[in-house]
Amino acid sequence: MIRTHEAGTLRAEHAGQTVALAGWVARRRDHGGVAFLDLRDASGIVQVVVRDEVLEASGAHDLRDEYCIRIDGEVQVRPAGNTNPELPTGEVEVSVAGIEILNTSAPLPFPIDDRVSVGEETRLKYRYLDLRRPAPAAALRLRSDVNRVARTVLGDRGFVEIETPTLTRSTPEGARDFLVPARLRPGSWYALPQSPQLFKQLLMVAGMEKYFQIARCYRDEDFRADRQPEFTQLDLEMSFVDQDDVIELAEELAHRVWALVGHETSGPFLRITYREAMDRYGSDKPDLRFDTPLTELTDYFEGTAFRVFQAPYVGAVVMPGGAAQSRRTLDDWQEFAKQRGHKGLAYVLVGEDGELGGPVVKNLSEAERSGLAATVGAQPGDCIFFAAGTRKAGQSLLGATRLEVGHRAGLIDESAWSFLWVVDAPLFEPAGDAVAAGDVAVGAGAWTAVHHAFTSPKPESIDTFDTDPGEALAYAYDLVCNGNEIGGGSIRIHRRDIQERVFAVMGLSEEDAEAKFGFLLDAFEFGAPPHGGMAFGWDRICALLSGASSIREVIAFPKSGGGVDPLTEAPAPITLQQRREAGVDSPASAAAV
RNA sequence: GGCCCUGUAGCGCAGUUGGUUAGCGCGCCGCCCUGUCACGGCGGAGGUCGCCGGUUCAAGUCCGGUCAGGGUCGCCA
Repeated sequence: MIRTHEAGTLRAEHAGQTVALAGWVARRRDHGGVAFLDLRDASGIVQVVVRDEVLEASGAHDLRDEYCIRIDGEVQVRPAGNTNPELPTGEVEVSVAGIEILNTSAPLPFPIDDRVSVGEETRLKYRYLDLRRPAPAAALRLRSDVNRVARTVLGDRGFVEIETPTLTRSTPEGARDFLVPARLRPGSWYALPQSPQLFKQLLMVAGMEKYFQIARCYRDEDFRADRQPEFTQLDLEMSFVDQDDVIELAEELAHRVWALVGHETSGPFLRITYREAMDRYGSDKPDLRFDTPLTELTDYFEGTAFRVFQAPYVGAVVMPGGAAQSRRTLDDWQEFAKQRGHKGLAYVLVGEDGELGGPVVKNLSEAERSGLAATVGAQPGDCIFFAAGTRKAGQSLLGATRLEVGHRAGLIDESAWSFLWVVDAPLFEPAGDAVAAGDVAVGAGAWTAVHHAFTSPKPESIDTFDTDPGEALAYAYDLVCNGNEIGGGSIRIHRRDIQERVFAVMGLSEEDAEAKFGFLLDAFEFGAPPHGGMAFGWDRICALLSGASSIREVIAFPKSGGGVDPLTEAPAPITLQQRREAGVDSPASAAAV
């Protein structure tokens, strides 16, 4: 045994014990005649004191930061006045009898110290050093706790943890696949799964009834702060359930997981429909840590002379205190709107005296002006932002504006947790819809699934979803926390005929459907049970729980924006030999076109 | 793919209107120091100012391009 105790666990009650510790030199304070070392291991830090009688023999003067050492000595209560209340071990120190250097350390690229800020690129290149720091290490430990809690909750309820393939077949729909050449079948490729969706449905057909997996998923898309090419979902599926059953389970999981950070979620979460979410907050994942709803003004401006407001949708959102913004700041809002593909963001300032100001006012009639502040709920000193256009584009701009208002006006309680379900989303949306750009969708082209192709229409839409796809509602539910979609799921289609009708709406021919999803359609022939489930964005949930701004903080070895791992420098070129063996350049078979 | 920001010593940053030898803190190296705890003192080393090109008597600084990182919009069932 190399050590007898863990450094961070020593307390006054250990005084007098002879211990052996192993860890890293976190800091040294060498006074010449006596030297202090902070010895760090995974449990914490304890001060080690090397006194004159062993000082020279022990080699303590030669120690450097992050040398890996083993020491033995006696735990002693520190002399009066020398305790360190900052450390859990601050009552004691270990008086050293001997030091063994287990390994030396080269000078560090950056200090192992939470208080020192280090660029992310450097941190990730030396992630193994970054993770020696308490905060990054704590994030991974928290993630481990979150995993354990989920397994406990699901295990107690009889869920079966099942691994599904990561080498599978490419399916259309959804994101771009990562591809792996199949050496034994030149010209054919595996795809890495975007999610275990199809397999978990097959497991329901298989009668497993309750499945879960902490599943790695792969999508080859451009990255964002909240996105990685490989990411993790807590994936689950149940047979013989309806929407309420899945929601009940999800709330229990959230309750137990958030308890890890000392938060008690309360009661059943709020549920609002997709339509309400869009109308009231301009978002399908509204942040309800603050209210500030949108006001629809389409009727209010019916017959207006102001051409900008002669639109299918006009709406507004109020910024409390926003009338005090400088001209320059108001110009920034125009830029804000333009970046989102809109022409601008009209605004009206409500003066302290109630008089309306701003460039838009002169275009409004007397009647339009007089009732405006009251209609949108604006007080003197507020700013009213307007969007006009299609309902979708206008609400989307106002939703983004609402969020920005929340941040700028300090309306968001950063310590709060707001959970809600968004239900009854549309089943389909027009494919190639120029949605957020503000253009009216033209042409009766194919439809695409909002959630995914295996989501059941709600029972009331079953008969009509293919004759009126735009009105059909999905039997789906998204879990939203603080403006983040942290999970989503649906009741699935379990009948071949309905699945085929959904494919048809999406423009997938019978032959295509058979070729791509024949195995699923076949499975449905054999008494497939009704089933549904959901998947949680595990990285995002862990990031929220640990207070991190990026999911990179809760991933051991994350990739940078270009999809590069700064540590291994993957992806890397392959040799000609590898290339030949892999069959990368083999011609595609005719079937793949 | 579009837009915005950043790139100066190992790390974090400053660098004026374009002008002498590019600075500061931490770290690093050497010496000293018996109660420190982000110990302290003295001394020292360390730079292709991301890269390429241009303007200029003169470029870290201005212009064009490019690369890398971050953010954001598109995209991501």
